[in-house]
Amino acid sequence: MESSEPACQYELLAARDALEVIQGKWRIPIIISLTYGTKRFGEIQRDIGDISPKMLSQELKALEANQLIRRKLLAESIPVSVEYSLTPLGISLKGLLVELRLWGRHFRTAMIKS
Amino acid sequence: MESSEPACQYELLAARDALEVIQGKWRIPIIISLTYGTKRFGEIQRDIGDISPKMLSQELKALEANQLIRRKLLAESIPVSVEYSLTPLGISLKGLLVELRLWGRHFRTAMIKS
DNA sequence: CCGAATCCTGTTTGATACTG
DNA sequence: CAGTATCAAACAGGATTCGG
Repeated sequence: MESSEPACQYELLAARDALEVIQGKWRIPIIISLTYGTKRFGEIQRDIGDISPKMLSQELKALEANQLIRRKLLAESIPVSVEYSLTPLGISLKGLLVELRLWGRHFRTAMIKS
Repeated sequence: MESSEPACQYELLAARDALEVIQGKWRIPIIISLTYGTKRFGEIQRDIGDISPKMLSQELKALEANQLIRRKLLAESIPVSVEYSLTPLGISLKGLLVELRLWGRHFRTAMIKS
């Protein structure tokens, strides 16, 4: 007694795999910021604008654990210097990010007209 | 004192427009289910498998309010009959959903190998 | 400058039971 | 069948303070 087409179930599984990693208010914005180059903690925070250091720290760790970004310690001295960049896996999100940007624009346009 | 490239800011805005609408644990799964055709409440629930009626009802309302899906009352009699389907705006998410599925697969493969 | 640690709050999500 | 009501749990997010 199947509840639906197998193709639908397959797509639902793949989507949920992806969502588990990139879901949340901040992860996509962080990744977008890093697609424009290697950045420091403060630079990412300024890009996004309204993220607290706590959330940024927390989400950077989660993204690093999932191997989407890489953390590089530049200098142990005070002040400390750290750099974040995308891994190949993070870079592979490019197609998704393009679609997201396109649809975001499309949605806003549609909302204005209606 | 600009904080980053304008292109980055532009992309961040568009992405956040999109995320506001499709974010959350259930919205994408619901939309995926409906890309496979018009469905009833119970059918969507069975497709997704582990969503409570409360959450499904709540998220369907949100998606309808954003004009991604359409609700059609088929019969007032008991039992009631209702159908949900994608609007053109909902259908326009297709490209994004394809990328999401592709990346979900890619991510899982990458995780297994590492 | 780059965070870590704590505390606190509101929202999201879920389990369960119930109704037209 | 298609939801609603209620209650409880989990989590996201913010404010503040602190340290290397």
